[in-house]
Amino acid sequence: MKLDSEHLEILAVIVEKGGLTEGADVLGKSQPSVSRSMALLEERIGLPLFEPGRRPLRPTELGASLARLGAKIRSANQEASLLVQRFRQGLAGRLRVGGSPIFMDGVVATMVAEFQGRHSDVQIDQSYGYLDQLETGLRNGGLDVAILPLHPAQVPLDMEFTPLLPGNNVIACRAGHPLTRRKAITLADIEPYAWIAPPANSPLYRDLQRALKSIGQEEFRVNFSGGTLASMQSVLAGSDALTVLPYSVVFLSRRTVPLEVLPLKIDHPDRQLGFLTVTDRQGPPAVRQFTGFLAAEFQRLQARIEHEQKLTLRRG
Amino acid sequence: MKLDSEHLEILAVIVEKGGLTEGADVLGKSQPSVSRSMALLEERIGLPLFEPGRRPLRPTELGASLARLGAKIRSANQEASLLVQRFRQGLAGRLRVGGSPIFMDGVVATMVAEFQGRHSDVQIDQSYGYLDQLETGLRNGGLDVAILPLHPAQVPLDMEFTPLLPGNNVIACRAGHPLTRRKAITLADIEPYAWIAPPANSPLYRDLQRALKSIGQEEFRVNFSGGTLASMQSVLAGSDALTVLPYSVVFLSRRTVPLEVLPLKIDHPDRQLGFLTVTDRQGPPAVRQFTGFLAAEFQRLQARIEHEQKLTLRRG
DNA sequence: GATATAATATCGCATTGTGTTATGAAACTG
DNA sequence: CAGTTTCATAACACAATGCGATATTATATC
Repeated sequence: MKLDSEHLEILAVIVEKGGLTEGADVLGKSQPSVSRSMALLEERIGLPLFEPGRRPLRPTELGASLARLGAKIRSANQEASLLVQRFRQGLAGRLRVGGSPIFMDGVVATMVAEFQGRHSDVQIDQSYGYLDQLETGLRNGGLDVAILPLHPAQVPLDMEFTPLLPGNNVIACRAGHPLTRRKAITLADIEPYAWIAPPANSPLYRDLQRALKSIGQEEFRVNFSGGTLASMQSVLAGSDALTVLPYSVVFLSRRTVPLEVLPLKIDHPDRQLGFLTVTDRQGPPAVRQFTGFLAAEFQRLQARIEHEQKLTLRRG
Repeated sequence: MKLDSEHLEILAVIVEKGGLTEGADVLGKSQPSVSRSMALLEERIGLPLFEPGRRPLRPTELGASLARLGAKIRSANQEASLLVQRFRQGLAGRLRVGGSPIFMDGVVATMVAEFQGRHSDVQIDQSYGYLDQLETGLRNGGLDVAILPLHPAQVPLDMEFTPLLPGNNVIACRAGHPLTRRKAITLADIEPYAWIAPPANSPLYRDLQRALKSIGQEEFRVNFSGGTLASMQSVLAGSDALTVLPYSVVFLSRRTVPLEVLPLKIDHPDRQLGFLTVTDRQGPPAVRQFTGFLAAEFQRLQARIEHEQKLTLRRG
């Protein structure tokens, strides 16, 4: 025999509040309504839930025991309501975020901690990929947001792209690298040094090729490739090798890894770092929270970058 | 916003069983019914509970979380059903039993342990009193059963009395008492010994008076009175004093206290030990269990007593 | 990629449960 | 023994739930 959970919850409130009338008030129902609910429950159980002929209704032993279970049910139900609320506001749930590896590791990941500090119940599943994979991921629902550098013309028709930062690349080396002591750097200066290359199929690798071509260096020697940002940083810091990285990545990396940017103008790819979502699919509400958060955070980052650049210019 | 606990329970089953159809089976409902319930829940929440366009229905993150809470609710509900069942069968609950002190301590209490071994969830509240108090206790609902020696004419009109044992009293003393060595005992033999008296307002005290009067001894010396059975037993075992007790009490006490019965015929009060309940009020179902148990247990006790008496006669 | 199959959604209709207000009965209070 | 409080009942509207029949749509199979 299945009891009605609603009835048990009502019973719990009545017992807790010490009376049917007050219980009805707390429940936001009319007194006759809860009275009838209890009558129904009693009828089904076939045993009295309340001592007969007591005016502030007092539960029998059975009534009190069932009330305890009703309270359990009630608290679970309330927890469910809260969960839904937080979900609605994007304060709970799971978020599947994909993006280009270097950028995710170097910039986005540093912001995730902060985001989770504010929205502790949002679980973030991070994955890596380039445009093609991210696009299909978004389409088949395997991803909620993609974060990557993109040219306006590359944005698929069914998707929306929100730029966050210019995709400026720079040539980076370890702090204290011989080249950093020079005021101006020529092609001949950098020619002897080996390069750390991002994965060969990554846009960043093509950026590297293009950048070097733009300053006239068609050939370059690669002494490390295929690693994630963490590896690149280690090799970079421990050798005199050079690499190409988004400026934002270098900027944030410097908090933990001693890197410097070579004062050498290279071609910037005409791309913006930003996030990509499917138009007309809002996904879990946490997406809005997260993208909103990212937008604000990147604005702060850009401001910090510009501030620093001003200082550098003044000094330089 | 209050969610429907029933909906959450359904959700839990669907998620657990991995599909709506199977879930409906387990719940004993039709597939359309649970489908609509889920549609309603989703509509109220305003967020998808299941991944869209997946045929064996798969829950979203929110759906899975809510299902966990639904499972909680479901288990509490099932526990409630079980509780009701056990209550119905008298296997759970609380029982308020009152009775005359000596008899409760000496006989009934030894049976309570056994009863609780079989019906572990029945809590027994024992209290002491004589006819008047027990009667009012039964009437105002403070007691479920009373156990006491009663004359048929004393049974109140609105109550029912079920006899369990004849209320035979005997004169008891410690084992090894000087009187036990005699074959026949006369009034003169017992005259020197002091008496342990039950509380002055107890029927047993009046029995003592009557018994001694019946064998011709109008006066008697009391050296201990007012104690419960435990005290009486201690004094009895540690001295040469005598007392009057129901035979059943002496019989059971001998398992732990070395007592003997003096072979002296005394007047038996015309009373039966038994239990008293209010007619037309069945009280908690555990009452039936308990009274039924007592009846069986007393039958066994009586058989043991009769067996012993046969042995004694044969030996004597 | 057409087709078969299984899983889910929707429809129409009867039944049950829930909510309300109005009102009666019973128990507590002073 | 009033007056008050507390609960039960009646009558009605409406929402939810039950069902079978049937349409729709992923997935599996060839």
